[in-house]
Amino acid sequence: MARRTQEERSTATQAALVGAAIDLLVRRGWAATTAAEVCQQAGVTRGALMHHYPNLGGLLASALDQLYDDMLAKAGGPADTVCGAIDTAWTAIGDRRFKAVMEAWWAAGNDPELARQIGPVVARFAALVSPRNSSSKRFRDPAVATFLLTSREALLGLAMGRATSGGRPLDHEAAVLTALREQATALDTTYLDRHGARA
Amino acid sequence: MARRTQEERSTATQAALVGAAIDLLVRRGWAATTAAEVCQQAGVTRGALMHHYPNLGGLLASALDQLYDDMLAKAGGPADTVCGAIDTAWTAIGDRRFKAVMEAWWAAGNDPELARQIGPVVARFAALVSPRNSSSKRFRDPAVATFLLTSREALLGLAMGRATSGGRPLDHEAAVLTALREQATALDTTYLDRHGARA
DNA sequence: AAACAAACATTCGGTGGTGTATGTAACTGA
DNA sequence: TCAGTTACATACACCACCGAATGTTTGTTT
Repeated sequence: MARRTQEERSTATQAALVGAAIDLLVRRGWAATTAAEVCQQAGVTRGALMHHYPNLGGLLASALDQLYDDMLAKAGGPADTVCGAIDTAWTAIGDRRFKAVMEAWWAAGNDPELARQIGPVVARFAALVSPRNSSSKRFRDPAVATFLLTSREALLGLAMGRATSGGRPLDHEAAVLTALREQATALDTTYLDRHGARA
Repeated sequence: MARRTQEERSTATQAALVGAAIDLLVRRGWAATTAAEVCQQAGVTRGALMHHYPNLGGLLASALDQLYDDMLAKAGGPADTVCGAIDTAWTAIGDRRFKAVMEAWWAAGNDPELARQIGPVVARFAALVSPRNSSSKRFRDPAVATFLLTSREALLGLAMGRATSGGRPLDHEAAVLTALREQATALDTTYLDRHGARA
């Protein structure tokens, strides 16, 4: 790469910084995600970071933002079945990179100032994971809505279990997931039985 | 208190330190629970801390240990119904001081050295919250066991929601809890229907 | 009451973190 | 080609935290 344009250089280092930040958040947690560590892993100096971002928090906010976009794209459109909603939520929550979100989430919960900086992107993740973003009629059924909320909490619990176990899934993770999906399919079926005529 | 015995002095400051540590973990999180902060809140100097404990980690481990004992006492014996197991778990997980445990849990997950120091007490909490500590026959039913594991994750999710919202319960917390208890009672009932003859 | 031990308090050096200059190399437009 | 801008790198000042060492008060023992 004898001669690169300025924009190429910029985007390259920014991508390196963002990637290193997410990776560090996932592997070593919030506290270990220091400016020096991120830059070392990205192969740049701290000067580069401060050039592209106002401060470390700015980089992290941007990194989480990009992660959000990526996950939103992978999640696809809003699901129209209960089971689909579970799968969609788990697509995001079960992703190993979701730990970065939880780290930020947790840190922001303890630091109001930080909450102001990364609060918006964290809120977007909360919405992504929430079952609200669906317009399907069957989600208005109170039983369905409550089940989805409960499931969401369970999925978050599983993700937390992974995070506190070095990223390895808990032993019962698969069992819990299949149980949730079974319940979800049951709800989908009974809904069709009751309202199928309309469709 | 003109003249206190040495033991009285010791236990008093240790209690003050332990109380301040838990309170800080709950209110401000792991990172903010620094030796200086704990001592200031406890009304002693850092010298006192270092006198009674090998280091800050030692104090925190001891504090979590005492918290565990207290919660174990409050939890009572192992429950013998599914609904009782839910209630027992929520007695611990729903306690606002449980955030201190989660802070430690989370921090230890990111720091192997810390995990060695506070790993044992964290493991004890994991056991307290797990449905394993019951000898009731009905808990061997696979469906019941899976339900309990799923519920545990959901309860942890709720606790995490609280922690990341400044301690305030989520809007749907009550709905989730009643839903879980309803399911639990249903399981208890069907179990009695099937095996009631034996009792 | 004197000698000792325990319970603190104070001070110190070192480390690791951040953001801020300030210097240098790479690109770009005229 | 050269003047100007952008993209970095280096060096610096500063602050928070920890653990160790040392000093001081308070209780205990004989």
